[in-house]
Amino acid sequence: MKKKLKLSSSMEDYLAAIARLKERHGVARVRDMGCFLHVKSSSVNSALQFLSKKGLVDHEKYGLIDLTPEGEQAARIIQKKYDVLLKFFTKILNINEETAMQDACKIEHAISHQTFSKLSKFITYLEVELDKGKLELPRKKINKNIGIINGKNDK
Amino acid sequence: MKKKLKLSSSMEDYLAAIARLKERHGVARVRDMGCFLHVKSSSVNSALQFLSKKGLVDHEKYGLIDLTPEGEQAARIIQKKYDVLLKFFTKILNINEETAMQDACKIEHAISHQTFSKLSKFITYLEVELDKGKLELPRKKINKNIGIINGKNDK
DNA sequence: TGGTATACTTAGGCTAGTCTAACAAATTTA
DNA sequence: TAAATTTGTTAGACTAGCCTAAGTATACCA
Repeated sequence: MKKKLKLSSSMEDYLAAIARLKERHGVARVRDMGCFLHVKSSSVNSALQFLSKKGLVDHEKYGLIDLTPEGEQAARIIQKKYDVLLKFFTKILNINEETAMQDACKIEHAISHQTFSKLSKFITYLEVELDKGKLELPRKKINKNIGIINGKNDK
Repeated sequence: MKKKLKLSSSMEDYLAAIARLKERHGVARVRDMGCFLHVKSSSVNSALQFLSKKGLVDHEKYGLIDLTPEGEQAARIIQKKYDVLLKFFTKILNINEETAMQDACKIEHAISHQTFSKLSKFITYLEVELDKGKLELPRKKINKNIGIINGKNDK
């Protein structure tokens, strides 16, 4: 039977950062993690110590930083939540990239598996309906066009 | 010009608790707030001290607990976020009440005003489409019925 | 109206997560 | 290859938000 380890938002962030950095640059380094998460290297260090103790990260003094299989699985879940939330915010709700990223970043830690799973399915469903033309998301373009036609958008 | 005070999740919770308790019982008391939020009275006390200092709560030693106009406004925003999220989760995503409440409780602190506002409009839009019959949310009833027909749901 | 129960407050401790400052190792470069 | 620079580590301080324990005020009722 697998033991369910409950991680804090911060620790989830550290895990996800390792995954993202490895994805992007092949390796994760203390300094880059700090940049990525906007914390100092010393904070990264204590997080790594904690996560190593929990068996989620492989890290020896001055050595490489890597995820264990368990850490990888945990990171994948968080990343998936982030990705789906980002898509929902940008593609469905039409939120701007920056705000969408900020919100996804926070909500990924707060959303339960159940709600996440249902949200994913809901997005898929919406996409199908949109494709079939049965649904059209409300967007503000009409006003804008009127503005252009009327010359209201001139500087 | 109004100064934007950024509150922690916990402090938002305390504010919202006062609003809810006043709504339900006419008054908010230290003990009831503790029950409501699952913390001890001493924790409620320090929160009240903090919120009083910030001008969001009216509270004197052994006296009544009330929201100032600013506190009331802040509480209203949080409650609104909670209500809308709960509706989205239960009515649209078909999440069970308990999970929906837990998620709404956490996400109300994480969602930005912009995203919240767009989500609200999106829900309203969906409700209109549902009313018009242009949209039907996917639900699992067929499987359940088959189960009953086949006698699979028997104890 | 005095004693008991309940509610509120204060003091002080603990943990997680951050920081700064100082030090150590590794890497780069002249 | 030695010095300089960069990167990583450690120690220790600080804050928020919780707790327990003990003290203080209020409310109830016999």
